[in-house]
Amino acid sequence: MSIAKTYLPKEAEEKWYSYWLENNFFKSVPDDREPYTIVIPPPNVTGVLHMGHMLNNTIQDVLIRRARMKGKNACWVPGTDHASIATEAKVVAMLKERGISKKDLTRPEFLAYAWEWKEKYGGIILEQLKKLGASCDWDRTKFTMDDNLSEAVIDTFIHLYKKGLIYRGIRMVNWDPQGKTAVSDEEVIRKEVNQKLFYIKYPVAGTSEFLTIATTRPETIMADAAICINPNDERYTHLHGKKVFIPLINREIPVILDEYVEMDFGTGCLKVTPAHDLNDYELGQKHNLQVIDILNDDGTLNDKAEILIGEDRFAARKKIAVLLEEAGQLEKVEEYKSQVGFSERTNAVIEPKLSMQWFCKMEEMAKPALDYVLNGEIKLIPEKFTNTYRHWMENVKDWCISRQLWWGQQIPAYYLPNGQYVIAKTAEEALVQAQQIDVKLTLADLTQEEDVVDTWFSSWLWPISVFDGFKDPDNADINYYYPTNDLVTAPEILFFWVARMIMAGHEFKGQVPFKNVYLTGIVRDKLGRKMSKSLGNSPDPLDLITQYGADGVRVGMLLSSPAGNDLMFDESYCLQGRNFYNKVWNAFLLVKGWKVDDTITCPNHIAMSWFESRFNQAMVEIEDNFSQYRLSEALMATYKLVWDDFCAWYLEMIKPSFVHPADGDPYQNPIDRETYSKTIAFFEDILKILHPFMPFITEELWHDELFGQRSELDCCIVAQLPANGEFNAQILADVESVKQVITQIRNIRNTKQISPKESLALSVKANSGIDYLSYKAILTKLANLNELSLVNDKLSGASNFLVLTDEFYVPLNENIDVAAEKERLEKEREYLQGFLKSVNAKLTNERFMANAKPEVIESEQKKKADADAKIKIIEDALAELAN
RNA sequence: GGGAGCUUAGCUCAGCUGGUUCAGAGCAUCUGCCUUACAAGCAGAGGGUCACUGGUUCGAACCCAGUAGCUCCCACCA
Repeated sequence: MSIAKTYLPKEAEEKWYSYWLENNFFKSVPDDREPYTIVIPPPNVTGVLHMGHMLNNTIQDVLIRRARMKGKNACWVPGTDHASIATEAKVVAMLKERGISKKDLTRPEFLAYAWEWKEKYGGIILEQLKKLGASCDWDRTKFTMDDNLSEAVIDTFIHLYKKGLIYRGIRMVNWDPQGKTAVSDEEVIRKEVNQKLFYIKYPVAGTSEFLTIATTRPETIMADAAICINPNDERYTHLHGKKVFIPLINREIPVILDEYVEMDFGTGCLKVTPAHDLNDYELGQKHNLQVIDILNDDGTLNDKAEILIGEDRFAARKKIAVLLEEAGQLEKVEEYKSQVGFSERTNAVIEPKLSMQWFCKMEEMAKPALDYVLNGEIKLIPEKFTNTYRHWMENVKDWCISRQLWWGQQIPAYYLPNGQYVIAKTAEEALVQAQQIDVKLTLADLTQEEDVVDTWFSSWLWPISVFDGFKDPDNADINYYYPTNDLVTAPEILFFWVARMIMAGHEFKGQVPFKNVYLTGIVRDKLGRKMSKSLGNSPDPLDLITQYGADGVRVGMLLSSPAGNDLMFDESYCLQGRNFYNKVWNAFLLVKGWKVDDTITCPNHIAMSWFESRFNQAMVEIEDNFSQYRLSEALMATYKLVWDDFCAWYLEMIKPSFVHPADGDPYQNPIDRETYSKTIAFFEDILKILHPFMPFITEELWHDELFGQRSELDCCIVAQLPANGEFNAQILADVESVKQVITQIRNIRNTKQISPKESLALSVKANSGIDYLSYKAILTKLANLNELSLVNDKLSGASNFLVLTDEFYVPLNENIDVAAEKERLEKEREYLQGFLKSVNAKLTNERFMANAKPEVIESEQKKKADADAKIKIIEDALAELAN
């Protein structure tokens, strides 16, 4: 290994990742151990790695690696999602570039291109995950359109259909004119948009009067079926039973009455357009109105519109405003803010459209899925999402599962010439059913439904289907790994995906799919904006890895991500991560440079037993943080243990000193065998607890000869985390005081400008019972003392300070500045007296004494005693100064 | 319109059942240091009316009520 002052991650990352792969350390097969399973939220095949994936997968990898090191059989199943709409759009775009139009292709031809595209680009994101160090069992990589997974989709469709949970019907759906498909309610993102409210005048038949309506969508007037007014609206009583003409096309429509209309919105008149608005549709049903659909699938106007045929709806909107203006039928235009739905996948404005679709009933399935969360069988982390979840599950609507696309699982419905249909897994099976209706039918008479199912109708099966739990419901994998343990995903897809997986788990396995759901925050930039490609505010994760190393980026992601909160990502966290692994690297260099001398007896027992206690104490804290999924805090506790306790204190305590002979070169003293071995053992434990966060550097160091000869398979990734050990509270407390003493002396050096090289004498009047002499080695070394003595009386003329109730005196060559010293002491006395006053107030308060817990009273009494003692010491010092 | 959550140091956040190390951490800042592991570093220091106003209590960052600001989710007002 090359020894450099700065650790270079690049060289190690490729090397160790290949090494792990070659030795199958990520691989998992069922055995006697306890399983720990995570299924990856499958990224879209169209995706490239973004910061959200970085966060998500760093968390999953930390959990997986830690479980592996706790002796569990850790299995992280990777894979990708076929993402019908997004992928089909990409493929269509690719074909367009090649001069091919989807319309000119048959379904199989198109699918051949789509698979070609998938094979070429679909694995990119998984390759990127490897750069992060993701320890997935790649042999298990699944794709939501793999044969078995697709088959599961078809089987479950049939199962639900037979149960009466899937039906077909004409409904108002969310139409994505760009994807040319229906989408589910959850796939519609509502955003507030500045719009215009057009006031349009409809001539009233048989009069010269006009009736004015307000609308944001004037291009839909050609689809109007009526004008609706509130029957209680006295302004319009005279119009009851009248008819009006639609401007520009002069089609006559009735004026109808319904209390649905708000009298105080707009003009109090509502245009009713049943084909293009959900409410209008319902109103139309109620009043038996005609449904006139004027939009093509791509959002352009069709011939039913009579005018502006072929124009896109937004172009038509502008033009129609001009036409109305010219016709004198546009009364006014107002600025108006309203909610507009956008397609989650294509970002196109959603048009409500009446169409024939397949739906999945949700209510029955939602009930048990809600119970799992409410009764704690599934824990949402953070807990606050439970409320959101409940709200959604209690108000869930039927799920539109058909998509007018080719890329996906084709719905297993087969239509007979008469329009009836049968549901069957294959055409042959369908024919058998069809022949019960009409014996003369042949295969040629059947046509399969063109539509595919919603992508989420396949991914909701993911935790089961990745283990082949449908085709082979009793196989070893599904029995061993299911239910999985933790699911780590973004809160944005709580309903899309998490809720539905829970439903599917119950419906198809009678069990929860996972026990804990860790909902990560959304990655935002420093200004709090969501990171997105369109804003251009997202750094390229791979660039970050190049710059800071995968370990640095992993640490950076976690440091900026307290559980469940959105995180304001800032590159400086990655810098902190990089600095951290560099610190570890340098600690390693220090230890590696030591020479051992077997003849020296160990002077470091106190330091070693202190660090051991400190380490064990930290282990408890880290475990506690992990158990609450506070990864960021677990990391911080580890960070402080390593940087502060191990590097800044422990290594400094035991580090052999340098000798500067009068003649000759300086040299470093050797270290004794016992300290050396123990320190290496500590270091090895530190590598273990760091490994889940920083897998590359820890693996790199693990194999250095400093830690002895290792066999090929003895590596950090599968090392077992140190068992919990005892810690000695007394020594931990004592060392805290010793550290304070050292800090105080350094402080004196700082303020008096005494060089760290100049050694000092320290006298202690120990009142607290701490045996400072037993810490002599540490004190002498870290405070650079030439003498440590216990005294019974205060030392006059020396610089002094208090730690607990112990008095410390450092004789200096200079004279004490009496005035300054007096001021310092008086200030401290004043503070202590104030403190004492508040303590006394409690202790003399009868109700406090009567109500407070005994241990609280006891602690207050101790505070009082300490403060009393300190004040007495200070007063003595002041009295002496006065002399 | 309904629901949830947040507001603590310059920044990002901890702070559990009210009292024990209740005012904390990391980063940033300031002051000294190139002290033979590390300047990607070392030593030391400063920094907060716990959003605001009331209430409950012997005692409130913590419980209650109200106010202000921010965020998210859900919802068909044209």
